[in-house]
Amino acid sequence: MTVTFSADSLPTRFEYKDAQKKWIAHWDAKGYFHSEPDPAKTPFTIVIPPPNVTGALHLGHALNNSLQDILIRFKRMQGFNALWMPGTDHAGIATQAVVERRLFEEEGKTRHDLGREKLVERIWAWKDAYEKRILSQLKEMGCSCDWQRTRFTLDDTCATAVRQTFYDLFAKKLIYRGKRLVNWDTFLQTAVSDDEVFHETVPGHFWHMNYPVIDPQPGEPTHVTIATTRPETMLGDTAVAVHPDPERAFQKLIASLNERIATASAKEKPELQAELESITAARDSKLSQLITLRDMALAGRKLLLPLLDRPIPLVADEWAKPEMGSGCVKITPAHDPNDYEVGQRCHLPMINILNPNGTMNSNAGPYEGLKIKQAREKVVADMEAAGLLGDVEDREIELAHSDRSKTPIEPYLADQWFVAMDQLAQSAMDAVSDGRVKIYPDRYTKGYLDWLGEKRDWPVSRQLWWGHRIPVWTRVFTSDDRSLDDVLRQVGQLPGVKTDRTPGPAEGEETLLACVAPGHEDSEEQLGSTFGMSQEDDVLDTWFSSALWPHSTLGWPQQTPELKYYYPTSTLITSRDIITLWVARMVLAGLNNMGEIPFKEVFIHPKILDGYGEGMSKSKGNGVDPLDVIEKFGADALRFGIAYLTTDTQDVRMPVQFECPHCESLMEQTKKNRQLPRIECKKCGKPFSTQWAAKDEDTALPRGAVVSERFELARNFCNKLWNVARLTLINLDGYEAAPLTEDDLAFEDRWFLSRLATVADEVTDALDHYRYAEAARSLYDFAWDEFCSFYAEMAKPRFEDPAKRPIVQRVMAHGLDTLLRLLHPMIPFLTEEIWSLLGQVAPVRGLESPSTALENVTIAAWPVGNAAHKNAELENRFAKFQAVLGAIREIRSRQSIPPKESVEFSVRCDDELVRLLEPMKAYFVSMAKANVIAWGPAVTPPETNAAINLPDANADVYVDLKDFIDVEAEIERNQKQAQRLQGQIAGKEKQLSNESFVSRAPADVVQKEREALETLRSQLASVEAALQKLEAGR
RNA sequence: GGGCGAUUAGCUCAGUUGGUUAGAGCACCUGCCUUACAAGCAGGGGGUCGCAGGUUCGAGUCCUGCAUCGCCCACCA
Repeated sequence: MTVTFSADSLPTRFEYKDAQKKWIAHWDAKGYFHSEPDPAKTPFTIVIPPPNVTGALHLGHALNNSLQDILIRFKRMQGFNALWMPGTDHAGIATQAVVERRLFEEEGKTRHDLGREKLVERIWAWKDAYEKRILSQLKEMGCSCDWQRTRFTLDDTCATAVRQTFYDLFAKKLIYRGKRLVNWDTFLQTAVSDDEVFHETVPGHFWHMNYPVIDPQPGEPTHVTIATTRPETMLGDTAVAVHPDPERAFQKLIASLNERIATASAKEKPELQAELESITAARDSKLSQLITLRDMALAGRKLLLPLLDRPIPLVADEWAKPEMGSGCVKITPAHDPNDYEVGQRCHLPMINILNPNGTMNSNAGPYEGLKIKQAREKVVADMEAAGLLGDVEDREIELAHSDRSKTPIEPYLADQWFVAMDQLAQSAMDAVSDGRVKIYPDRYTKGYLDWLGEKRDWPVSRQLWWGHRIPVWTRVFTSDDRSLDDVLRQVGQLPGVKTDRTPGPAEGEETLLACVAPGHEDSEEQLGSTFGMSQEDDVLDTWFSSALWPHSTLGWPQQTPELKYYYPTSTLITSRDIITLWVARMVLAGLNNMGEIPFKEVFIHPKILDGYGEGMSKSKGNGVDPLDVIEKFGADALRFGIAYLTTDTQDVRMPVQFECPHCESLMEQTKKNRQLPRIECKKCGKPFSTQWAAKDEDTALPRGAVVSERFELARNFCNKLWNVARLTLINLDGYEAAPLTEDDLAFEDRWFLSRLATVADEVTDALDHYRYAEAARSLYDFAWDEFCSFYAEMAKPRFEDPAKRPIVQRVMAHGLDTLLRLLHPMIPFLTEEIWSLLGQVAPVRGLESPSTALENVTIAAWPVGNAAHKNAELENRFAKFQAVLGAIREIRSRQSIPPKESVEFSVRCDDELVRLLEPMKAYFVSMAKANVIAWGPAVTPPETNAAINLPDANADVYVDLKDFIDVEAEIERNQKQAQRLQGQIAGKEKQLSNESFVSRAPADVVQKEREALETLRSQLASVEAALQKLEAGR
């Protein structure tokens, strides 16, 4: 069946909406993205960084996933058995917090009103909705994931992996329970990790308070002064510390300052000098008293904690910095991380004064039941009443806040589970140091190694309901209960159970711990009914399940064929902020569970920032929904735009605009308007709603999309491609496939094929090294400037020539075919659409041995540059033709010659260039409306002409002007040109007269400079000749 | 405080091992609705490459310092 395309049968713009829908369905129906283990092929595997089910995807996800899809499509075309494993993350705290917040806003209820089971049910419903949305967003972007394998970090497969991992670590004693100070979120009543804490400067006070000394001896102070920003914590004080050797401490400090001053820059010096003076002054005024206090501490003297009248010791510990404040510091081990350390060192009791909800508990005595803020006020008032309050300074305080609830964090002593990191971290460091895992760009390696190098134990328990519940059953044994050993022995004999013991909640108590492996429900049942044990309430940190993602998604702990075939995966593509949280933990978990790294390469991509250089986030209101971009520009433009911007050094700055839904005009998004629920269009004055719309009056308005003009380049490019395809298709009428030999090909064909081969290899190399922007730029420049502007333009007249038509049809079809393959990973929909159209008129394509193209470009083979086609010398010669053509066009434009009017031109050049230009005669007509009069070494310029000298081609181009339209313009231009040349000549002469340049620079460089100077001189000569003539004629 | 990165045209960004006159897109100016494309075509103007030193015959590129911006980590009674 023969198909013909005409200008009418194809629209002038690519209709991406229909095409996207069509090809998503087609690819799915064909099962192109499904992968099965196949020993005959080499696997290439990517696991998706699972997006949180907290909400919809934004532009950052679009970037992350576009890059993954470009890579996986590229590898699929290269013949790898490509698997892209999709899925989502349950994102413990984040998701529970979103659902809880809504529950409170919409129904005024807290999670405690609902209970664990009901709340978790609600979160599952939320997850189902957003997972669906996220997966459909990915599909609309064209992501070629193996959807049949979609996983969720909380599904049964992942749950089994989590439990098995926990069980193994428990058995190896790499997981343990202990009391630790945690960052307590009193609003969500949960511990949050350091990573989920942010610091904010808030105005506060610095209270000085006096603690009386019990029975002061002569020569001893009656009070010790301490200072604090959190006075209420004094209720939990169990000591006051003073430095064990204040004299030496001062000495050291002063010595180091002096050292710094000696090497400091002039700017830093005054600052350091001032510091030195203040420290010296502090030493002089405080030292003797500090020594007295130190002696008191060593003598075991005590202070009386005011308000509670509790005797507390004065202790000597280096944490007390003699130069700070009074030199003494109150110690509250249960509510401050540093004090906790002091408490450990000095064996101090730890007094917890807080309830989980942030109110004071019974340890706070008369303050029990008060909220922190109330307790603070009352403590200050009572201290003042007791005459023990000193100065109160205003002070900016860096206060820790929970990232989730935005409320202040309280350090809080709680039972937590930890993963011992020593061995695990070391294994993950080794994997990167010895190159088994490579991180691109390399500069991120240092951060990874530094972080792991600290080997801090990983707190993995969370006081939440949404997550993997810790698979440990516990029972507390009091000190007079002698049955522990017996129970421990019996429990340890249950199948799939490992036991451990740990100090109990109270002094003398002990807790029996029993960890159950997955699939041993009978044992779980027995632990409860027979042994009176109950399961831990806490769930695991979300990253615990994420850490297993590369192997849990492949079925581990079962030894599935998938696991054997696809693991380790090939590349992980992710963002830099989770290198430690996620990447490092995947490496150590993979090594622990599989004995093998999870991936060979990690590519860290840039972040998308808004026009102010700030990261995009929903809370700031500067986020962009990829679907808005897809709607306005098309998925291909989104993807190509992203690739074009993904350089390895720079983040992507992307100013965003609101698009008015009424008049489609764009309004810059500003820090002011990005938080508003409704905005009035500046152009048409009509209001529209934003993502913040909540009130009915706002939500009723049409929504204004948030987009960025930065996708226009890509959208325009796609349209350009569509149109050059349209040109090709329209002219393929009567196409017949046949082998082409070298002799069939014209100069321009060979030039084009040379460029095509070169670009194919450039793109392959760029993609292989994650240089997305470079690949995109190569393709953009080649497609637009060479394929469209030259090869396609030159094909036009040849299509009209029956002798040349079959040849150019074949080369053009082949060129388009290759270009589509190269572009496909970045621009899947448009290339697929054109591919299918091309297949209708030219199903059999290729140069030496044409063959029938596959049905879809998705499964087509990736092009390899044909080395025989590459010819740099030929490309150079073609550039000379381009230069001559360009000169004529420039003169035409300069002289405002109407485009419809023909001109005549001649070229002064050597015979070689004549041989080159002769066959190109017709192109000067079709591409510049210019007819050649003469070319060669002996050409005499036309009487009235405009001229351009082309140094690279060693030629002068003269356009014959019957009448000058603008003599003055021509003179002016020549004068300017002469001036520029004179400047350059002067520069070169100076350089060449520089003895040290001539003698020291490499000979070829000097020679090149000499030649350049000669060229410039001859260029100047011809410009001056032209000028003379022009001026004579005026 | 420690580390990493950035600073090139009005805007957003390229710029290879140091080597002629530093590029692109958008915006701007001139002329064109030329049968693939006005989301286009042909042409043009616009940059002392953040500042100051240094290495070199030669620096946007290498080194040092400074400034500004961003990110990460640590600390802050």
